[in-house]
Amino acid sequence: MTEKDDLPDEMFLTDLEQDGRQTLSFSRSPTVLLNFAANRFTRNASRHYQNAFGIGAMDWRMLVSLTRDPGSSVSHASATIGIDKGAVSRSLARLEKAGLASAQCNSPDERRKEWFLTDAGQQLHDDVLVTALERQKHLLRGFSRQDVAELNRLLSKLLENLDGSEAEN
Amino acid sequence: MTEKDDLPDEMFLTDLEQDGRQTLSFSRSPTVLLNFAANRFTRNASRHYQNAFGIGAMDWRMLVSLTRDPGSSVSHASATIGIDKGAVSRSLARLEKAGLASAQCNSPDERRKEWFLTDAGQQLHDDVLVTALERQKHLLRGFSRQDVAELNRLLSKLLENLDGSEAEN
DNA sequence: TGTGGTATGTTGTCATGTCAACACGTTGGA
DNA sequence: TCCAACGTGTTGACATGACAACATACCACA
Repeated sequence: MTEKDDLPDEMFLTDLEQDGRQTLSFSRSPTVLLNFAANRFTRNASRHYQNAFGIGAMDWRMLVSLTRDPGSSVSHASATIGIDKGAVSRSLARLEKAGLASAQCNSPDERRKEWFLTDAGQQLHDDVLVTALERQKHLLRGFSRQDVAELNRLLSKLLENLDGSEAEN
Repeated sequence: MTEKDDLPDEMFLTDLEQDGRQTLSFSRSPTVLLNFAANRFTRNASRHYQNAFGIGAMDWRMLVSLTRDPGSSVSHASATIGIDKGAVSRSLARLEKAGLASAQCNSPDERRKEWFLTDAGQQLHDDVLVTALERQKHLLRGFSRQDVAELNRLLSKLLENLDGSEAEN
């Protein structure tokens, strides 16, 4: 256990006025703020994408993933983007059904499929990218470049700790 | 629209090696990192709380809310903690069923209920708080106090922008 | 006194992405 | 050659918390 693992409880607590007890401060607990911000943004974005493009945030992320790594398998995409393979599998099924992705079996391992975007999938990717960038910039109104870089650094550190949790459990 | 609303697209994009096209960089997009971190933490925590205490993360947040604001209505709790009133209503129903919260109708407005934790609810709150603090500190391994304060500041800013979105849409 | 608008709370529906179980193919060692 | 362990992909179950619709109570104004 690292020596820094000793942030004081006090910084996350708020005092109750009447009886000296304490409880969690939502405004000073990153986990609560994180959850609220993420949920509110993604569900909002997902609904918008569904209405405008017919796919949700999860499928949008798969479009991005296959744009970067054409020919990915479920396992590879799952490992690369850090999303559970069950969810990846389901998303690819939806994209295939919608004519946005297709699978090839080129491997000696007949279990393995390689996934590629169709032309329609690539076009949709380009269309959604414009909106996704706008929405993200809108979310980041009032942020400087340093703020964004710092936010990315802190969130990446959290993700490392979440991955590391598995190793320590 | 503020002048700062002009972070360049480039900072969120990554180039594709083969054909000069671009797509979203997951590692440089706060919205993606945010979502991954939040989901991974909360679902993990929720599952742990369910196993250890019989309530999920949502109900845990309601225990905190009623500890701070005994006598809250659904509407008030919803406004205070920023969670949709439907979810609040359902959570309170679960807590009531589990004997952890109870409602009183003290208002001239007979629609309105005031919610309080029972003794069992307060005890459970105290029990979960210990674990919640441990889990949050574990998540924040390697973070300095300044890091935590900065993360809270940036996440709060995001939440403000999300609230502001509604006003601007 | 009646009515339209608002408020309170409940319930339905939904996407996300986790964990788990399962079926089946692959691999390496006995 | 056989088999245990592992890998790949699929499917089930689930909690979260959003948006929406609804039922009913309340309020202010004509």
